[in-house]
Amino acid sequence: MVGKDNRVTINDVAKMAGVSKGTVDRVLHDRGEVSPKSREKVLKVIEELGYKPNFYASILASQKKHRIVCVIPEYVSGDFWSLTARGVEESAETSSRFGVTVEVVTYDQYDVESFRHVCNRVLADLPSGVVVAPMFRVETLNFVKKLDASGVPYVYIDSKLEDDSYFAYFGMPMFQSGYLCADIMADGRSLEKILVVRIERDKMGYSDPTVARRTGFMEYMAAHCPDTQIVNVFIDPKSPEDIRRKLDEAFAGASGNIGVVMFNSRIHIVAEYIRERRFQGVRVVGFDALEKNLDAIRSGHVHVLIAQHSDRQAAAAVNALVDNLIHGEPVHKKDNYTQMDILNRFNCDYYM
Amino acid sequence: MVGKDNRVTINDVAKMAGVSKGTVDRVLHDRGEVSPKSREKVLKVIEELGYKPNFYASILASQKKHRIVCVIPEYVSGDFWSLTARGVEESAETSSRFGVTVEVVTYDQYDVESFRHVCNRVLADLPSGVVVAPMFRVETLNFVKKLDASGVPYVYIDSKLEDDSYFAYFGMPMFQSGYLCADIMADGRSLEKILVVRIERDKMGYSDPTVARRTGFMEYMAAHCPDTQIVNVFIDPKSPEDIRRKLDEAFAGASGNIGVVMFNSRIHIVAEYIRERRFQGVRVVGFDALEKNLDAIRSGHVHVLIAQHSDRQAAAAVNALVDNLIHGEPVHKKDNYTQMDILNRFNCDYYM
DNA sequence: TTGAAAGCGCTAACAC
DNA sequence: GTGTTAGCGCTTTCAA
Repeated sequence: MVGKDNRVTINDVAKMAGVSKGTVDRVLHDRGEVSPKSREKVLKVIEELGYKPNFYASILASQKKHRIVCVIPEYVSGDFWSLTARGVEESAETSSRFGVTVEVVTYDQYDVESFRHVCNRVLADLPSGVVVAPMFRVETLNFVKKLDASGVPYVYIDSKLEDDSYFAYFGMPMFQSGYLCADIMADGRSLEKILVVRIERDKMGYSDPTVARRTGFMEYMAAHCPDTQIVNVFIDPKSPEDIRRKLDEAFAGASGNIGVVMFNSRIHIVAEYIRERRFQGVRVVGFDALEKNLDAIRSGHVHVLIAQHSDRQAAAAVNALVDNLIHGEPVHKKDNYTQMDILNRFNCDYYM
Repeated sequence: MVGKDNRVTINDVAKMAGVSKGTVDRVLHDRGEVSPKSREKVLKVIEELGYKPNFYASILASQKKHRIVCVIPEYVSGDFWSLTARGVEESAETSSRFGVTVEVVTYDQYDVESFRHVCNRVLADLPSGVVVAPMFRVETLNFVKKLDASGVPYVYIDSKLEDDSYFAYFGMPMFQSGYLCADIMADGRSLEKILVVRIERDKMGYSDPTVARRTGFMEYMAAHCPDTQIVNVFIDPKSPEDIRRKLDEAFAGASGNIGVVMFNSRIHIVAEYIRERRFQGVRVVGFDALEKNLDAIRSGHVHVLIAQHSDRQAAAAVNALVDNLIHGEPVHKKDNYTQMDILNRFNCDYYM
């Protein structure tokens, strides 16, 4: 059960190089104050011996503390952002072992002012790193510019903006996901029309993070199904009557094959409507593996979901920062596109 | 950048309980030799203070070493088992930091004797834990029985057997994957016949880990497409001529829609044949995201792959053992079914 | 510019 | 039974 240790330690290096641990440590961390010859000797010995610092001894000794803050929209249990929050919690657990605390701060995604407020709070007490889910383009750019100026690394999750000082991005390839969605919706089916159900508020010009997705969808349709009619239906997700009325209206004229799609995570709203109206043969495709959406797959009211592990995304974002803060590791890849998972009733039960 | 530490240490506990660190450590690790009253007091203080041992300090101090061995089939770069091996390597990297070495030993999956040999070697020098991919039913059961008798935990990956002393299992739900595969192959398409391409050697009664998958496939077909003809085609994967001849034969009679499927990871063989023959409109579905298979998706010769992250599976298997060995953590879930990923040309490029 | 030494939180051997 | 103590590999003063 017990093997033997063949790891080389900082002491071995020091001895071999004829210097003290202190000096080795200094060259290891570029703390200057080392004569060129010592430095060189140490470096050579490190190379020769294949010395790898013991990570854990290191954090044990240096009782450095870091704080990472994650700025995401407010959430309630079961909705999209709660998945993200869960991922953050998970990595917070691990990170705390490295002396890194992770803090979640939320804002109202329909209230720019609340976002500004949160940003200011973060800027007032600068953390070591920031994870941000950008919903307001201009304000976010403004925010990250200040972070950048203060040398605080920030990583985007979910969607990213067009600046390029970000440390990393973790999210779905949005355009592609729309393209994929269209294929799943329409391929091999000659649909008469497709209802694109959208949130009323999105009309008001708040930056809509699903816009690229919609673009991908439309491009596919234009290229492959030019005869299918695409109809936008704007609903107020909080008003069942509104939903009923708008959808009734949209369905009214149609006789042939119809598809319904939503580009955010709320396709369960449509599922509920279809269930109520007992419609048959409508093809329903949506995004994200919320519990409600999965239920809709199981009951047959949604056919396919395109999902992503947004919890893992969030965890990966935090971890990337932690690795960088603790170990000075550069990020492996700047843009990390999550895989797009296609879920139907035969595989959805095995999706975490 | 620097926060403050609010972690409670073993010293705090000792002080509060009016005992020494030694005693606290003893109750922490059930090393006996502690009076009931001390134990109780310590336990109470731990509870009150919410003390959590510092994992890394612990490994640093106790220089325990562990060895885990992974028994998997021989592999060459790019094939199925090389993915598994890669996952093992990855977790080996991490585990080495915990004083755990991970060793891969391989056997010829077509030679029982080689498997027996490897098992004996493992048994001769017992490791702390074993990960095994079972290809030979009887011999594996025999092997794990001995491990069990010696108190060595073992975890199955890829497929599992019907004993229940295993510590954990990580793999795809095989039956379900066949069912899913059939749906993807046949749903909404009235196929005249489906060629199930199999490896010649599988006829010889070696235990075939894909049998459950095939069963799932057949059950779906029987239930949903009773009119589709299912034809088994046995090929020698090493002989291009054999493949050509057998498939030519199988395709010869057909006029309508045809599907081709393989239940192991080698659908690229079929893709290559189809490419060569320039067949159009044949529906090809297979398993596993080998580079060759992904290429076949990109070139349009395979339509869908059902994939799993077998590298992550392997890593998870090793990690479960490490957690148990180092931290005494019980396994969270005994049976860990991997998600089944549906890959087509629109999402395959984002699959790691 | 460098070495010595204390100490991070924990383990384990040893003494009482 | 229990306290004491010497490390584990590394960081970080503090002197020299």
